[in-house]
Amino acid sequence: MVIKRPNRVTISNVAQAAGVSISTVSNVINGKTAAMSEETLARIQAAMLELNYHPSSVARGLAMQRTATLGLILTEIETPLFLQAVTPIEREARRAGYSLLLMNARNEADEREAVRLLQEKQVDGLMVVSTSDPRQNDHLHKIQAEGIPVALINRADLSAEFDQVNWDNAQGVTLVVEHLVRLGHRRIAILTGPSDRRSTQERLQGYRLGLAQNGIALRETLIHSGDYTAAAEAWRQSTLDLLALPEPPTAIIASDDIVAAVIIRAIQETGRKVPAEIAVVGIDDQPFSQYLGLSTVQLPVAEAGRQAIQLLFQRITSLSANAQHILLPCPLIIRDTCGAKKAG
Amino acid sequence: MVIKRPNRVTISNVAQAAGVSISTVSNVINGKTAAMSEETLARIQAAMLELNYHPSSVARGLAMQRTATLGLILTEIETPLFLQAVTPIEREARRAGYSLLLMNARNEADEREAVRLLQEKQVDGLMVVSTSDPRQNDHLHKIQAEGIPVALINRADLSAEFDQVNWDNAQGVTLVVEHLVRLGHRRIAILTGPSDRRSTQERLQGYRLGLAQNGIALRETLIHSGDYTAAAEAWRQSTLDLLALPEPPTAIIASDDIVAAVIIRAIQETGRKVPAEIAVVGIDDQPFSQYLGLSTVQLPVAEAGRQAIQLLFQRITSLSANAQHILLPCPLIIRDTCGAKKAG
DNA sequence: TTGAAAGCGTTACCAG
DNA sequence: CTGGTAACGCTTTCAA
Repeated sequence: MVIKRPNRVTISNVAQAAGVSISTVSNVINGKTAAMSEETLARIQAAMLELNYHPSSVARGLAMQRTATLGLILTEIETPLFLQAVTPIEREARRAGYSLLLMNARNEADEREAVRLLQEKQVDGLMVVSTSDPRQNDHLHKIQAEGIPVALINRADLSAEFDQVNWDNAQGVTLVVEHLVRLGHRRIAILTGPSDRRSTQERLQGYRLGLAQNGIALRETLIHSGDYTAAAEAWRQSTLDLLALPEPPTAIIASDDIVAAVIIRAIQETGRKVPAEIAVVGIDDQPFSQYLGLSTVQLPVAEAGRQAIQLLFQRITSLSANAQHILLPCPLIIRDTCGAKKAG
Repeated sequence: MVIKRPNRVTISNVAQAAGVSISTVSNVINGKTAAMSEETLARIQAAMLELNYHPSSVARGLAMQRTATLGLILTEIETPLFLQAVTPIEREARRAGYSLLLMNARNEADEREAVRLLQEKQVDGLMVVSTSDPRQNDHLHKIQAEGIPVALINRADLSAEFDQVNWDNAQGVTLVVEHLVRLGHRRIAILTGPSDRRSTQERLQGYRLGLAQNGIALRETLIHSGDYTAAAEAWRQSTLDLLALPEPPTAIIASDDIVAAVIIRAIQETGRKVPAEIAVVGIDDQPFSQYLGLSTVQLPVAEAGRQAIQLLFQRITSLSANAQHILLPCPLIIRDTCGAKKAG
């Protein structure tokens, strides 16, 4: 189990072994094999195999000033939701011959450091997947100004500087409200996340719009705003409070699927049935949701990742193109807990 | 929104601007600033700032033959469970000054290619987080033999070649059985994954051991083996079948937490109560499980990641050390669905 | 078609 | 303490 650190086999070793020049080997590596005698090609390939040669991306990167590496910064890597973007991004990157340097950015300082590191690593491009916490963007402007294009996912930067893909939180909630109204609900409650989050504001906006479009007056008592990260107990209590209202809601929209699960438990705890007596709709469409039969708003995170990396590729090949903004719709996934299946 | 590709600011530009030699600037970059006049140091730092200089990791990597980059290969990146390893790995890597190159390996061919790419990128070390599908390891042996140490997480390679961290699936299930027996259960069913998976075999082994230790005869009718990836319908049906038995189980162990959620729904569907009439225990401890009050076996994935990267660091600094195998215990997380809280 | 040599941006060694 | 300079492994003109 001793690991030696053998001397690296280099292109010149191969050249020597094959009795050709370095440039010729280089051409083989880069597939410029069109105008080459079959025999030399074979000889070189044999030598590479024989010596177990692996070209060095590092040396190549230095020579070409291009690393074939992309940076991916995630804020809150632990949120399974945002990880959904990683799969398609990794796939597309690899397909296009790029590798992915992954960095987590728990906070602003972290993010700045990540950007600096990625710049030193000379990535060819950078993607940032954000939670909807407000953050500064000056470091992103700077790295882009220095030649490394940046694509944003879910950061909703208002400037036109960056390629970016977002999803339409407001529209998603409006969809839910409309669906619930169509099912006959008039008293629709909503539990939202921290009010300084963009996503919270957008969702409330969508909620209001949905009600307004259906001529339903807004009742402040039906809006509970709280902290996502609060213990489940807070959500449970919010639910019980809502149920104790003189005119309790007949439907509840949760700030995410986990909250929805907690709400459902709390409802069942009081002996009420979901969805027969109260409908519940989540937001997220997490992997477990389909197994719980949870109706929910799907956030197209994977699709956003896919489109973002495409934007980035375009930008890498054409640095001076205009930045594009893509806004993805959020589909409503109808399962059991909204009651549509029975009602239908 | 035009991005220029400016000429790179190099160490020699800085040297020139500061009126010193390249080596001196290099020393500053590398913190070898002890024996240097305050004034030159200040001048150099000013120049770096002024020119907005960023050292090139690529050039440094070439010169030092060390990239400060680690490879991380995930099999099935989409499984939230295994992603739990990424957070601590990324944190520890960054703390130690390393970056992380992430690759997904959907299958063997993919994995081989990933290893090859990482070798070309000249990573200083490599971690592989596996599902428990059986896989070949020859490519891992090879890259390690060429000087890039490899640490395995959940691959349970039997050879002594690799540093590796695993968790004890068998022990986890034995723990569950013992706990259930202590609560008075004698007819304990188990739903397992595909029988060719190592984890399935280990869990069944733990199940048998748990029963044996308590003098309970094994009933084949209480063991349902199936495909994880099957539709929820299959699990639901398995559950209903179990309940329809002349002597139905009073407790069910699920192959993972999502399956447990489905089982619980199926049970409730028949009008039975969990855990009052039937106890259910999952395996995984997924993020949502605590919100469902699901009792479950925790798989210490994050801890495994943490320990694996430490092993890798040790090995990087001392290539010829003996490979270490770490086997982590799986704690039983007692929440609501096993009935312990009421019974207690 | 193939070969020689000049970079690419750093580090590290060896003189002064 | 600082400065020259030879690597590091590859790409890319430019000649032959």
